[in-house]
Amino acid sequence: MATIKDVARLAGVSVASVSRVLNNGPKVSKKTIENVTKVMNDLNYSPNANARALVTQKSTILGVVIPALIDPFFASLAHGVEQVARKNNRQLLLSTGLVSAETEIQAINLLIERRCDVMVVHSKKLSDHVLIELASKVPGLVLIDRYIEEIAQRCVWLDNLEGGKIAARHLLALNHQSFACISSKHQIDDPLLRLQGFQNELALAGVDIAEDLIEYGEPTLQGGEMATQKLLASGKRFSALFVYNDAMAIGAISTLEDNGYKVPSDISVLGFDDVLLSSYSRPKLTTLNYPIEEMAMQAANIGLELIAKQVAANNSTNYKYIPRLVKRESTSFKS
Amino acid sequence: MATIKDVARLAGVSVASVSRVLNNGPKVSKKTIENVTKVMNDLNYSPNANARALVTQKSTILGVVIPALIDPFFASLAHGVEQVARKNNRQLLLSTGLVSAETEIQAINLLIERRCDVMVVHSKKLSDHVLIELASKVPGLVLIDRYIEEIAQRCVWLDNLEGGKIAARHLLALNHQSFACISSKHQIDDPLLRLQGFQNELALAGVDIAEDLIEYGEPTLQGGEMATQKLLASGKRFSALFVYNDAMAIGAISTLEDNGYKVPSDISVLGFDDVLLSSYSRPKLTTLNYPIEEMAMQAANIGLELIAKQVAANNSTNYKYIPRLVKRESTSFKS
DNA sequence: AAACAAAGGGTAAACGTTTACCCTTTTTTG
DNA sequence: CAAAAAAGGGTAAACGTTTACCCTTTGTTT
Repeated sequence: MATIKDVARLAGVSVASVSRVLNNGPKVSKKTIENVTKVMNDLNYSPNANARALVTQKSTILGVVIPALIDPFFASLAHGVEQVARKNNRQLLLSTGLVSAETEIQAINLLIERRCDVMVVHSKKLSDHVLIELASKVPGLVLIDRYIEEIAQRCVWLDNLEGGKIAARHLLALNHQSFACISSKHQIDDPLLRLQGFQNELALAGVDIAEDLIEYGEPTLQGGEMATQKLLASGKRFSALFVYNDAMAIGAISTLEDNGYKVPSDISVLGFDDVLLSSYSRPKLTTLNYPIEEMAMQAANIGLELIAKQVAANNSTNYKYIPRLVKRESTSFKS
Repeated sequence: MATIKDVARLAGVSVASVSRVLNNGPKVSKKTIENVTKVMNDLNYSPNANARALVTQKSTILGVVIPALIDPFFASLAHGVEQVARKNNRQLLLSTGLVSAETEIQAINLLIERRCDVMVVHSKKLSDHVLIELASKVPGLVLIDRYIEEIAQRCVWLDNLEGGKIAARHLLALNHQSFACISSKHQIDDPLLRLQGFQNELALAGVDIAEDLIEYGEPTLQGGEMATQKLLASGKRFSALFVYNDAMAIGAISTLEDNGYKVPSDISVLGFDDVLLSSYSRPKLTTLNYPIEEMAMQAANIGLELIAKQVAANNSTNYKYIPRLVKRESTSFKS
């Protein structure tokens, strides 16, 4: 593969001049530009990005650390970052396969080895302490879906607690009085907070949820179906169901209807996330919008800013997002 | 950031030894390994991947060129490649934003600048000629969802024509006699071939489709809804509907039910792709499975093999995939 | 005990760029 | 027209690695 030296030789100039042409640098005449450009085309020259990165000590990549692309939620996240990357002439380098603290740190380390200076990281397993340390090393590291007080200016997150409250208020406003809940059995904060917010707000209205009307399952369609079966098996009645995410909510609706309940006339179902799925279901799902793509774009932009002005983001800006209720067809007034 | 020289100095050895430790090379004693490893940890040393790539002339990245991650179909594709990448200690470098021949070639060129030697490319706009040329330059380039005879050993593709035929056979077997079709208005081969296969197979059974029972729309939920409205507006009756993809099919079902038709008892609806959505819809969608993730893995593996054994894949292996009918609930016997 | 092999490790070139510094030629200025 | 400035371009060091080649020390063989 042709190098800058080959181009220089054939064009009869020094490598410095070729480099200048390549970078639209100063000190190069129109004639030289034309000449060199022609030779570049003839040789099919392609500058070596690795060599460039080495000497300039700059990166043209933007890192993303997520569990896996197959989950539409994370695909949206990556898509958000990708848009910002493209706008800034950077390329997406993806590190995935997060299953443990170990794999999470590995994923980040791979980006560091590439000298990637900006990265959007979704980490659930790494400790606050490790992430703070990492953040001090990588100036453009931004956390998404996580809040750590010490590095608050570098956290873009959703207020899950408030999400639960919004859900409760919506259902209460629809005159519901008996509630059930399906949560995720995964050991992360999100489901806990959503549930807690929901219960807190209900408590304010003097309502509480029976022990056996809270079920846990895998955060998937099947998980939702199974949890709903357990809920029905309890024999207890409820007119409103708040579910951890949309996939589970759709599973719940499916099981409810299979058991003769109409949604929303018999039972209202409220999801969370507002992924693509939710507007495809029948009835269309009422849910809480998690603006992950927008958040991801914000996170990427913060990372870019952080490295632009060497200074750490000083302002006490808060990158907290509040989920927004999206009313569709799966909830209705309790008759 | 600490370099190999810093490590060498502090460990009291040469950079060569450090490099050997780093690469589990030969000619290094147990004692040196321990010593150097300790210093590496102390300094928080991270080898520079760019420098490594430069000197070894090897890449540890695997490129993917797709339109955008937001489409679950392409997210699945990327996910397939990613799994292979991880298994081979490579990282995914994503090039997206394909809207024209120009952006497609740009995306590929960015990967080439990184000296990425293996890439899975989804290109619909670039000409055969350009892609053949590119393939000759990048030994590990593999095309996905496209077939070009001259580089057949480097094309992993789905037989859309056969897909259309399978669709027709299924519906005929269910005793249907009057058909409608919704296709995509996008100017690529896939919709044309699917439709053609469908019509060809119907023709064999002596059936053909009325002109105004073939509609075109955007390949989205809304596109499917609108196309269905036009179909109904024709006033012509049909008992089976073959739709370009699952998103449109779900839109179609939605519109049909809104107009008082039951799916599948009044009208059977058959989708294509078998994306996640299809099992979430009510009724669950009968569709043709497009094993894109598996295909992507295959493509990535082929790319890896191509560069492993310098020799071009000689065998006349054919990487053609046939979609598989997935019977769910949206099609049934015509009563 | 001499000869040799094996093991461990160092030196320096090479990978393909960018850029600070220097030099020459041309143009501008008074 | 001399002096100064501007424009154009070249030289070589530097970025952080890997690795071929060489050297020394130690152990093994006869």
